[in-house]
Amino acid sequence: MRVTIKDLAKYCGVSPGTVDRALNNRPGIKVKTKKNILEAARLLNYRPDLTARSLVKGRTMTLGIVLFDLYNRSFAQLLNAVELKARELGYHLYIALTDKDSENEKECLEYLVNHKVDGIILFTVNQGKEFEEYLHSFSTPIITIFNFLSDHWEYVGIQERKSMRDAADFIIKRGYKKFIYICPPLKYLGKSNIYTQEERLKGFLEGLSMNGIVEPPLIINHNNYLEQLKELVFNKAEKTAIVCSCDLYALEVMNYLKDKGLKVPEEVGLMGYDNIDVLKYVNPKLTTVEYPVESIGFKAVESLVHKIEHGHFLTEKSKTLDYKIVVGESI
Amino acid sequence: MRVTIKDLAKYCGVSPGTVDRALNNRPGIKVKTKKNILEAARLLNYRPDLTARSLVKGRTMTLGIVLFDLYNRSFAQLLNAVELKARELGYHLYIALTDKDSENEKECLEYLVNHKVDGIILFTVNQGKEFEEYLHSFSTPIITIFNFLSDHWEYVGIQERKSMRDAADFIIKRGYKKFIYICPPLKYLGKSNIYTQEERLKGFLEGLSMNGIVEPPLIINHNNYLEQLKELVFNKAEKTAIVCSCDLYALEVMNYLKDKGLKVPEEVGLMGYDNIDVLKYVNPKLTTVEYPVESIGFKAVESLVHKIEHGHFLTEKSKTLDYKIVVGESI
DNA sequence: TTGAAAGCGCTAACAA
DNA sequence: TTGTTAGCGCTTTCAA
Repeated sequence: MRVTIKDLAKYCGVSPGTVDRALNNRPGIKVKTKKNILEAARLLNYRPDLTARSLVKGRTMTLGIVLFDLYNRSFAQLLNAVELKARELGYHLYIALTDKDSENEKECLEYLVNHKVDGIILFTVNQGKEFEEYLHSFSTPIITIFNFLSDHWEYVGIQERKSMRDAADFIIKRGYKKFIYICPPLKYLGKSNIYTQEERLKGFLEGLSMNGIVEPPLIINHNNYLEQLKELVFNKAEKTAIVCSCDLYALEVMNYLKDKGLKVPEEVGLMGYDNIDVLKYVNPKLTTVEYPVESIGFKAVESLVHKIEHGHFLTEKSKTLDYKIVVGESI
Repeated sequence: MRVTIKDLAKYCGVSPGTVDRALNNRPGIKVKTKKNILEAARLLNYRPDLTARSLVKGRTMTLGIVLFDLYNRSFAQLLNAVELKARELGYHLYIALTDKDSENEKECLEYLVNHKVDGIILFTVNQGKEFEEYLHSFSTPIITIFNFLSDHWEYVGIQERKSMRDAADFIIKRGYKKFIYICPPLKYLGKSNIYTQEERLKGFLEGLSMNGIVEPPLIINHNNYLEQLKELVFNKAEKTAIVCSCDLYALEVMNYLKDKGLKVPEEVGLMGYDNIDVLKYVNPKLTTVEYPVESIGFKAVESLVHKIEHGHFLTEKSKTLDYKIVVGESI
C-alpha cells in the first residue's frame, strides 16, 4: 500500500496537520520538525495523492485539449506546443480526440469536465445554439482554437478570410486567369463546424472579385477531387491555377499532375495552405500559406490559465495571429 | 456550484446511497425510485465528480503516456492509436512529453503516478539500474515501447536488429559495394536510452558481415552529417549506398544529393527507415523499412489494460511485431 | 428496498 | 508551534 500522510504522521510522532505543513512549505512549523518529516517522507517513499488533493482543493492543475486527430501534421505541432506551455505553467494535459465525430466530441468534453480539469482548449466539430448551451452548462473555462464558434467564446486563430483574399491577390498578380478551388466537403454531416474552410473560401472569392475576375472559380469540395480533375483538360494558354485549402490536398494534386505529365507551374499553377514541414522535400517547391501553429498553442494556454488563475482571459476575442505567403515555385 | 449526490438525495427525498444505486445501475432499488432519481439528475444537470470517485475506488480509469515529442511523425501516429484504443477500452489519456530530457522524464512519471493513473506507456530516454529501481518504486503498471529497458519490463516493439540485417541483405543483393550509415548520436548526453538506434546499427553490421563484406561502412552519427557528406566524392563505379536510420535523415540527404546534381539511385543509392506517410509525395520514391506504429500502440494499450484489470500483461515479453521493406526507386 | 455511517487521502480552520 | 477535526463527493457495508 501507498504511504499516506497519516502513516508519515504516525511514523514521526506528529499530527497530519504538521506533516502537511512540512510537505507543502506552509508556515508555522519548527525547522527541525520539518526536516524530520521531509526525511521520513523520502525514506518511506511518500507520494502525495493528487486525486485527494484535487477533491479538497476543487482544482486539478490539469487542462484538457480536444482535437480531431493527429494525422494532420499541424495538429501534432499544436499539441506539442500546448503540452510544453501547459507544463511550463504548472499544468498537465489530458488529451481527447474526437475523430471529427460530433457525439464523440460531447463525450470527450463530458469526461474532461467530470474529471474536473481546470480548463479546456477546444478545436470543435460542433456548432450552433444548442451546442453552445451545452457548453455553457459546464462551468469550466473554455477557449476555442481555429474553429470559431461565436462571440461568446474566447478564440485564438488567424485571419482565415484575409489570408485567402491575399492568396487570391497574389495568384492573380502572377497572371492566372482561370481558377479551381479544392477544399473538404463544406457540409460535413450537415452540422459540423467548418468555420476555417468557409472563411477561406469566402476570402478566395472576395479576392477574385476584388481583382475584377468575373468568371467564378470551379469549386471542388468533395473527397473525390482527383476523380473530378481527371475530367478536366488543362491548356497552357488558359493560365489555370489550382488552389487547395490544405497542403495535403495540394500534394495529392501535384502527384496527379505529375502522373499526367502536366508541368507545374508551366501548364497549371498550384497553391497549398499550411506550410507543413515536409514541403521542403517536395519538388517543385509548393507555394503555400504559413501560419504560426505553435504560437496559437502557446497563446491559447496562456490565456486559458490566466482565466483560471485571475478570472479573465488574456486574449482579446477579436485578435488573430499573423500568417504569411510562402513563395515557392508552383504558381 | 455543482450539484452533488447529496443535493440530488435531498431533492428526491432519499438517501445518498439510494442515489448512488440509481446512478450506477446497482441492484436493490425500486424501478420507480430509480426513474425519479435519474430524471432529477438530468433536470438538475448532475455531473459525477470523478476525482471523488477515484479517491474511493483507488482507480482513475486513466492511462498516461510518456513520449519524447510529437515532431516525429510516427510519434503522432502512435499517440493517435493509443488514444483511440484507450477510449475504446474505457480509459482516458494523460500525455506527457519529455523532450528527450532525462530529468524531465522523471518529473513526468512522478506526476502521472501521483495522479494515480492506472497504467503508464513509456517510451523512455532513461536507462540503467538506478532508473529501473526508480520505476519499481512506483507500483503503477508500466509497459515500455520502442526503447527496450530490460527483461524486467513489459515491452512492445519490433525486431530492430533483424530489420536492419534484412535491409543490409536487400541492399547487397542489389549490387552495392560501399556503405555509408547515418544515424543520430549514439551516446546522447552520455546516458540516454538509444536502444533502437544501437540495435539497428548492429543489425546493419551483421548484415554486411553475413554477406562477406569486409570493408567496414562509414558510420556518420552526428547531427552535421550533411557537412560530412560534402567531403565525400561519389563515384558511380563504386556502387555506394547511403543507409539512414530514419526517413527524415534520408530526405535531407536526398535534398543534398539533388543540390549536388547527383542522381539517385544511378550514382548513389539511398535507403530510409520508418516509411513516414509523406514519402508518397517525394521523388524518387524512397526505399525504406515499414513497421506498424499503430499496432504497437494498440498492443501496448491492450496489454496494459489487461494487466490493470486481470493482473497480468497480455503480451509476451519476447514478442515483437513484424516489419517490412518497402521497395521504392532509391536503391 | 432503503438509510445511516464510515472512510478514501488530503487541506484548512480553529483550538490548544 | 502543534494537534484536532470537519469535510471535499463519492462508494460501500451493515443495519433496518
